[in-house]
Amino acid sequence: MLEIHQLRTDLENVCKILAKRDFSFPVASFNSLEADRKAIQTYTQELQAKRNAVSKSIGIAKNKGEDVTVILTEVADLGDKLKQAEVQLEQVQNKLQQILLEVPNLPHESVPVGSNETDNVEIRRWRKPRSFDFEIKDHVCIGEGLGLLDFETATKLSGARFNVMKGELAHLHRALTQFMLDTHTQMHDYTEAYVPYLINSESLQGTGQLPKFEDDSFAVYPGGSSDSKKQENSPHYYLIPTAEVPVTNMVRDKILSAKQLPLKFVAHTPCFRSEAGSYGRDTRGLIRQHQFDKVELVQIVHPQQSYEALEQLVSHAEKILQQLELPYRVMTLCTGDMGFSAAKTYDIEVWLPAQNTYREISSCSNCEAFQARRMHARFRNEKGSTTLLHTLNGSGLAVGRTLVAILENYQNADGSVSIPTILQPYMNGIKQLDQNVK
RNA sequence: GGAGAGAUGGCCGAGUGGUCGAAGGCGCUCCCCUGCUAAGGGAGUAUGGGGUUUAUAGCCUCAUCGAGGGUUCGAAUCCCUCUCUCUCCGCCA
Repeated sequence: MLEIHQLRTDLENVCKILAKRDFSFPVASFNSLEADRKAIQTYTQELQAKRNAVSKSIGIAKNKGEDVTVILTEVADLGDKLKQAEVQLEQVQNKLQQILLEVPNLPHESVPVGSNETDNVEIRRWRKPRSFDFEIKDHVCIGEGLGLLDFETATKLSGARFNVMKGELAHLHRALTQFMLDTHTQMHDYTEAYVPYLINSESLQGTGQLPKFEDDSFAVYPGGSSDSKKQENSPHYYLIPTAEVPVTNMVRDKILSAKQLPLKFVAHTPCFRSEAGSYGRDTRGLIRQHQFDKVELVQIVHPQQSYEALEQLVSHAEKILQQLELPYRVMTLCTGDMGFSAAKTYDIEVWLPAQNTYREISSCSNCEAFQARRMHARFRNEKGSTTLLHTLNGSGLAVGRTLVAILENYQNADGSVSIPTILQPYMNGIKQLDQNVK
């Protein structure tokens, strides 16, 4: 959420910046609502002040044993007028809030301007992709060839965009998670967090997934009620689309002390996304699933440190790929490709030989005060006054996609897959997946 | 799911219709006093919004005692609904 004060005083400039990300701010309706709001709010508060004063004087008069009937008739219609004004004020403020909640964050000045992913800017590469002297397979062929990856069964159990992993592939998936958590807690000083997978709508609103992106999420109703009317009114949960939501919302409605900062959390969770808008994309394989695991990094920092923290956060995610010896590149997302809440985002893209391209495996964003403002997440600054925090998040990494990268980059001519050295201790010393492992 | 109890400022805790945004204590901040063993005295110490303003200074003002609604000139206090916490029972990993 943007600061309403900034919209009141600097609207033209804000609109210009928002236009960079193809968002057109509803200037006319905002201005007219603001004018209404100001008039109604001033009027309402005048009435409230009058009511308070009169009520006080009644109290005093009664204490003295004086007659108050005259004063009472004087304020007979005050209550009705006030109630009416308060209702109007609430309506206007709700409408304003509705507008504000759907406005994306302002991109940082260092973000390249562009309209889609082709305008993203590469800033570095690590390792050259390996060259193969045999016909390479994609991760689906490899996994199914080994008998360890089973989409057919998953479809029977749930439907499209789910998977079943078995044996040492499932083990490798678990090993990856373990390795990532260990790296971030031991090398990068993150505190491990275990968090709910079902969350309420306030949490989703806090990080910016609601109200605008409800279609991308899965809602869960207690008791599995099929009565749609009951569903709408009953309290319900959402499956988390990313651990960013529960972890970041831990500081919702809190005032931290400056010496608590920075907070650094790492959490491993499954993530659930309906991806309503992306049917037809990546229909094959593990790349785009309704359920996938992710190790997420979240930092809650002092506003002056957030860009420094972003660089560190990216390097923490990169460290995983470096240790796994997987080639990748780091991209700065352009204004048109950034997520709703982000002021600046780096994507890390891993090399996938079968696709002959780099694919996103981590997205690291500085949301500045955008989420903190929605969440009322603050800290007490040096002067003792409350200030909004800055929040950052990044994948470190998406586990399923990392698995894909390993299968494809570490594949051998005979259909087996070597296990990256760093993971072997997590795999009971197994050095490769082949026809003999189960 | 059943029965009961509760929710007040950073914490503890008073307050059952009227100068209550809220006594008292603890903690914290600043000042004073005292050169001697965790002493004493004083002051301050919630958050958010609006108006005014160059100003996130000052001044004026509104709201908030779990949340929402109601009664009333006036609600922390009365009524209703909900949420959460605790205790006991049931069920359960």
